[in-house]
Amino acid sequence: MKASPNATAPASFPAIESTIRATGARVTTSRVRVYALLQNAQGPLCHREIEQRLSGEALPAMDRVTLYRVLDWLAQAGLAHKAADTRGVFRFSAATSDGEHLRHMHFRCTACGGVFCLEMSQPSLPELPQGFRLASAEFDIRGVCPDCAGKRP
Amino acid sequence: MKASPNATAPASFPAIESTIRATGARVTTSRVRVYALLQNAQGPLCHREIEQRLSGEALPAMDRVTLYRVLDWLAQAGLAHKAADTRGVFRFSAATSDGEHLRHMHFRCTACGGVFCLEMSQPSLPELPQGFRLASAEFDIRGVCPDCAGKRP
DNA sequence: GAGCTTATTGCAACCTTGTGGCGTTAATGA
DNA sequence: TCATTAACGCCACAAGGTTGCAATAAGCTC
Ligand SMILES: [Mn+2]
Ligand SMILES: [Mn+2]
Ligand SMILES: [Zn+2]
Ligand SMILES: [Zn+2]
Repeated sequence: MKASPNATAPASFPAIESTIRATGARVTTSRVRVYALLQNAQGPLCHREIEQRLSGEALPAMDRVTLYRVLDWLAQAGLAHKAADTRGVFRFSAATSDGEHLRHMHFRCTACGGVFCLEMSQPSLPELPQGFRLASAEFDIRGVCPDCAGKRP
Repeated sequence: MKASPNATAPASFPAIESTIRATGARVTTSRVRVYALLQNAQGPLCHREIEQRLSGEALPAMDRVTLYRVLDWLAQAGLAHKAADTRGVFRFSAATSDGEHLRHMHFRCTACGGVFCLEMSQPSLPELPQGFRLASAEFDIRGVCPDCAGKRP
């Protein structure tokens, strides 16, 4: 067992475009860039991290607000997952077609907010009381990641 | 099985005072009020909810910042749990001496951020990869609570 | 490919949650 | 009761996120 990089294949550019087009919405450069970036990421990224990586791309920087909107659009369209990290900051990850992220566990660092995929499948779902509508279940393990543990042992 | 009120007994005022005193820090009215409030709460509360409940208490309202500091102090002292809800807002709950909250599951509403204790014990902990330091594990079930489901079916 | 329509973008202002600094107050111990 | 200093109140500020609206550029029709 180990902390794994996303098992997702790098996903070609045309593939990304057609995935976006399939939702019925417009294929914009912002959407393509961000979705591609999430596909190639090791784990869920926050707005700031994405902004930084985009700024290293030499393409014209996209607006802060546009990035927020693109991310929320991806989530709402079902192409990305959105979830608050331990520090209360939202992180986004590409939603693989097979829903892989929903089936394994995650380690969430309480120091840096980082999320790490663990190659362990989740326990099965329990039944819920009347009136509750299940959306998803996540077994989150909290603690300090190797990186942060190294800085202040 | 049901969504339960906290199984914690209401905890007398002198008991609360002595618990705080036992930490070595000063017993202030702010700390006593907030800790007592958390003890009697049905589930984890956010800053805003706590502020509202305190304002209904006829005692002089405590400052916004003081409340933040009291809450963080309670968490740091081990008397409360602090965790971000689905909307990225921190919620606090009294840490029972037997660590009850750490052993059962929680339902987290993606609409209002509410947290509900479920009377189901958690699956056992897996082992972690090298370098990761475990702090706690939580099996979080996400979805929409009965209240929010009622508002927009 | 040019022109039309309207979904997206960029920008500015604003909101909410949470922090840091500092003088004042009040809990504790003598 | 008095002295010490941890906590508090108040102010300004930071970070993450949202709203409104005019300007831009996808997608469609021709
Ligand atoms: Mn994952
Ligand atoms: Mn925030
Ligand atoms: Zn970390
Ligand atoms: Zn709800």
